[in-house]
Amino acid sequence: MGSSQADKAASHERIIDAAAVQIRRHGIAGLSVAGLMNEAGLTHGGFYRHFSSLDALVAEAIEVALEQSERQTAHPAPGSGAPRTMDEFIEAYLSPDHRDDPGNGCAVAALACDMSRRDEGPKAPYTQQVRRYLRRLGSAMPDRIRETDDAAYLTLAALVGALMLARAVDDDNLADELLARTSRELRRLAARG
Amino acid sequence: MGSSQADKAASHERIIDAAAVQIRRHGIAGLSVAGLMNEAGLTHGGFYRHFSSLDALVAEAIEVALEQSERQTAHPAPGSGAPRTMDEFIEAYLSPDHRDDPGNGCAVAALACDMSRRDEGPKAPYTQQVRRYLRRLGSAMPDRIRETDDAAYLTLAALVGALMLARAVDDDNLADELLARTSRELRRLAARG
DNA sequence: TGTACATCAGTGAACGCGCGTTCACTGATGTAC
DNA sequence: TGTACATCAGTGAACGCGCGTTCACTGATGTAC
Repeated sequence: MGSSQADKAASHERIIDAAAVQIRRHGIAGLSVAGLMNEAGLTHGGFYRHFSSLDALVAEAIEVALEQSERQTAHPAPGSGAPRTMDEFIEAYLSPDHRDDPGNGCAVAALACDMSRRDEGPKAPYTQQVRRYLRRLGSAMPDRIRETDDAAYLTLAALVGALMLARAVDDDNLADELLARTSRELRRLAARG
Repeated sequence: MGSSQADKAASHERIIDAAAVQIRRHGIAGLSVAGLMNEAGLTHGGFYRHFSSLDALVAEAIEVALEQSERQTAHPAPGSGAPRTMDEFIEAYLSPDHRDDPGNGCAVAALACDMSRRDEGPKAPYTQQVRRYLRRLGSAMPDRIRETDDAAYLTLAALVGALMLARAVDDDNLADELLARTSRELRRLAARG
């Protein structure tokens, strides 16, 4: 059973993409060689033709997950060429859809606890992404509350916190309220209402 | 090597206390039978005189950790008999000390991601604790912004999010800023400044 | 263009380690008399 | 109060499973001639 170079590249991408989703869905500890290869339609033995170890894949998967969530949240809303407004961004971030699909969502929220328990290595790209969020939120704030960027810090903290709590909680109503009320209050704040 | 009933009770407490700290420090996956027994000054074999399985201990440890963080945050500040003010609570929650000692800190923040990835069982006491926080924050808000409790939801989300981000991030300066700026902005909000 | 050969992606069995769990055993505790 | 005995907390070896990793093998790919 031979494979072309193109096949290998495609396999490689399937493995990493699966890992970038799974790591957000089930955490670093949720990745397994057999599981990922299975999702990529392969058997476990071939894994080491692509990565030197599971840890090496984890490091790559973290970076890919961060890049994906950057791309999803930073750039113009799909369809329209217009950049997202602050309100659109907040509403999308704190939507039930985002809560229910961590695998394709913000990696800063999904990986926060893994990062806090992890050694230094993968923390660097994570930190960079936090900075990017802060910069973006800061520059989207109306001028009159941008004197200090405190509002951007509060907004990021509340976005991440509300999303994580909504995912952690047992009760669907409470989860909905955590999202909706935090969203409303943040938008009110951004509008200085 | 025999042991009295009092010895057993003391051992039991040491095991659970160690677990309640470790689970906040290293997550559910960070608990191991051998590690906990070692911390309690015992050997691994005796574990099953105290708990039917590691999972059973995990469930208990989650509840104990939640109770401990409730006791630490809810009640009067140590020393003084006076109940904490909103500002004191926010400052203590977003202090570098709290960030650097998750093992003895808020379990709602420390366990958020473990909960979101966990089956239903331990989510109930967690959810209950989230509700307690919301109720407490809501009733501590000045009357004029308590019309809706949205501010309480925003505050809890920002507290949890800022703490988790500060722990996850690589850079000490950024971590400090996440805490300080979120804290300042939340207190400003509570004072309706 | 065709042929021989080296490469290497992918397979699946096997290895080895960590860890949860079990078990036979020990000896102080605490109870029955 | 003293003695005999059952209990059971704690010990440490052993078991078994899951999982990361290795390895011999296969056969299509792609290159050399």
